[in-house]
Amino acid sequence: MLDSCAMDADSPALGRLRQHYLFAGLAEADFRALVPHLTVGHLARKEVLFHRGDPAVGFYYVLTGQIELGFVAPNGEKKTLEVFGAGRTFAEAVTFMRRQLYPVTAQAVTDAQVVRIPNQAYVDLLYRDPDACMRLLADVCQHLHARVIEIERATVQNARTRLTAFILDEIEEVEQDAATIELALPKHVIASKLSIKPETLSRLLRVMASENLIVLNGARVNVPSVNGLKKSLHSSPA
Amino acid sequence: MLDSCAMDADSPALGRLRQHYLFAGLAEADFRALVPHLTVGHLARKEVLFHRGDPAVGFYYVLTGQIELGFVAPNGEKKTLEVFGAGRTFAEAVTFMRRQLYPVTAQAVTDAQVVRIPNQAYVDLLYRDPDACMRLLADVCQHLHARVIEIERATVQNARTRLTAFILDEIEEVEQDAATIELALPKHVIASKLSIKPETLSRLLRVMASENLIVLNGARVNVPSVNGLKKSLHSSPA
DNA sequence: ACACCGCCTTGACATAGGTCAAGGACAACA
DNA sequence: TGTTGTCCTTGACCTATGTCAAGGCGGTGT
Repeated sequence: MLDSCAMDADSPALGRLRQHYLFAGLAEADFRALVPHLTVGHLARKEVLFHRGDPAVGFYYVLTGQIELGFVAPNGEKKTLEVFGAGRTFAEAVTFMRRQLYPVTAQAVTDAQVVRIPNQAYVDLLYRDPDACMRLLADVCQHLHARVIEIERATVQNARTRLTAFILDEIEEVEQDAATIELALPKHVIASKLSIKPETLSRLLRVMASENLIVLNGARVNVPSVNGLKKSLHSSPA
Repeated sequence: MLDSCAMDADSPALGRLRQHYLFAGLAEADFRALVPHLTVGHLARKEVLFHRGDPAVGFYYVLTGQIELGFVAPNGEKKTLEVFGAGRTFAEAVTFMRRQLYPVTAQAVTDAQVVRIPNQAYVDLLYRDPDACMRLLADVCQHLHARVIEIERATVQNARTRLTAFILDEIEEVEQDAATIELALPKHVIASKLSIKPETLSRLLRVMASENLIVLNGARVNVPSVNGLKKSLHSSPA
């Protein structure tokens, strides 16, 4: 985030931020009061926004690009927790953690633009607006739920089941039981999200293709039968 | 929870609940208003308090005993997420999840008594008390952080590192670099928390004992050198 | 005192997934 | 058009951890 500058009060970005559920419900006056505190940052691909352990100055809204949250093991191995695209916020929960340190590292997967919302400004606002408080609670609890599901996947499911679940999650529209998804992320990032090695991902995809559960076509994956794919979860349950 | 009854307004259990950080800050009137909604439940060992997928009626405070939160894989395998002992609350986040369904199963590890706090009663209260809202946010974010750490452990650390981290976490007081911990849970539950099989836990403990990092004595584990144990994390980092 | 029953341990063996190493397919760029 | 770098794939092999099976040990009820 080499350059980071205050936001124009009439920036179109502001309108987009306003539509996010954490801001949409705010009174106009409250939102306006927040604006002068916001800053926009530009990140080059692979640039780190913050490291795990950095003091948490605020949370972020993604305007463009993708930001990856994850951590690195002492041995240098990297694990991606989640990737946030345009229109999503991240790190909002850190505001309320005892030690105000980011627990994960945020790195740009692609060139990206983010808006930073300083913690204090938002907390002030929450004190005035119980509804905003409730929405944030819902938001954080949603994240918590997502993490619980991830733990379940990482611990009681095998790699193939996780991959199948991932593909099913990615499906947006189904037409006559068929669907096509576009992998919006490099495969090694997907592998990391699934806690497997790229080699394993590659092999699993090939196996599933050989079973006609999916059709591979570069970054495009075709699922000829969504129900068939779902059923394949039961045949190899572990 | 075969019998579950309203709480006596002068029950000593009430005083203990009042000291929990989610209740300690409440105005006396607010707390009193809550009391008639509370119920106490008695659970026999292994009894299930709620199943994953049950509608979430409320959250719980543990008076006595231990309650385990976890899930079962389709193949019957069980994974323990966390165990809550006396004085802790659990499932408070479910209140704010979109679908109000418990995402995990709660089961008594030992005979136990719990207080149920109905969702609606508590939410009403939050609307009146922004500070209570903040405390709940802090609480939920703490859980979120704990889950992130657990994901890290489950994915980038190996079984031995997880066990070492667990032992270090359990240490309460250190005297001249030595400590003794009491395993408050059956070993198979510890194994499940660490996402390993009981056999593996048993073997790892034996190996660590043979390296003089720990001394085993039934449910008591002695750590002759806490720093030595910490250092052992670096020598086998993966 | 005995038999039973969880729970834990131990050994022999199996395997999912990781590691290492060698290309291959593109895209960016000169 | 060649060069380079990034990502992906594939094969051969390895290992941490799981699985299966057989006791052992301590508590409880009769």
